[in-house]
Amino acid sequence: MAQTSPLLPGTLDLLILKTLSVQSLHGYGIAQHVQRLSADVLQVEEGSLYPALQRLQLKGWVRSKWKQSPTGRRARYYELTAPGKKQLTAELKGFDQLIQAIRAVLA
Amino acid sequence: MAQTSPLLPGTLDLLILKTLSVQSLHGYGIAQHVQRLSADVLQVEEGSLYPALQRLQLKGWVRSKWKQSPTGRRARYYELTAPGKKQLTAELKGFDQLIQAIRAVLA
DNA sequence: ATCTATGCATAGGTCGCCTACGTATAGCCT
DNA sequence: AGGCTATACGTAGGCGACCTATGCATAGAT
Repeated sequence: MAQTSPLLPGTLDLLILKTLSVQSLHGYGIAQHVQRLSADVLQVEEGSLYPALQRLQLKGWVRSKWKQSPTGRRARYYELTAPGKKQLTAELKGFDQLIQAIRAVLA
Repeated sequence: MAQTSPLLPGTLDLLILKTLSVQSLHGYGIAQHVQRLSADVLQVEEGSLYPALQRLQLKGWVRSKWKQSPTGRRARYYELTAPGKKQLTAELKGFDQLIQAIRAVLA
């Protein structure tokens, strides 16, 4: 039912890392955050999100622990690690470079 | 040996259609055009390009015919069809919307 | 003769994303 | 009491885009 669009492939990690750089959040909250900031254009599917979080954790860019969410339910909160912050910076730079290159072709 | 980067996934069709909207070209020429306009940032791999061209042709967005290239070799020249032009317009719009949404999250 | 650039194409693999499920709890409405 | 919705995590299976590697073929340069 969502009027939202699929992601631009290859940007999910970036969106997650950026979101976590602002605040530690649980998965569901990350999805909502991205959707809200993008004015409902971007939809982070759960089947994409949770595997992505596991990949990021395996790479050491985020770490997680169980906590109480404000609503009283248990939730796994993720936070950026130091390598994760470096990774975010690098990916941001690479993304800008790619977008600029694509724009140069489309102009 | 290329210092070039992989594509941002999901943008290859767009880059091809845009290139063909400027001029009819053969596959190899499309790859060169994209690479040149992007200042060598974007690299269109042949193993991605030719299947993509076949997909685009199947969808009716481009059509092709064998011709002589300026260098005297045979080459399959592609040109945009009318539906292809519409598709390009639609994809351009969708791409801009996605980029804007992503930027809103990354800002 | 050999190498490089031009040019097309396929086979096979990887990987990211999505659809569809399944589980579970809190809160609200009837 | 029962059912619905929102919150919250997670997996299984599939699809499709992209890449690597390979093969073929010719023109021009060295």
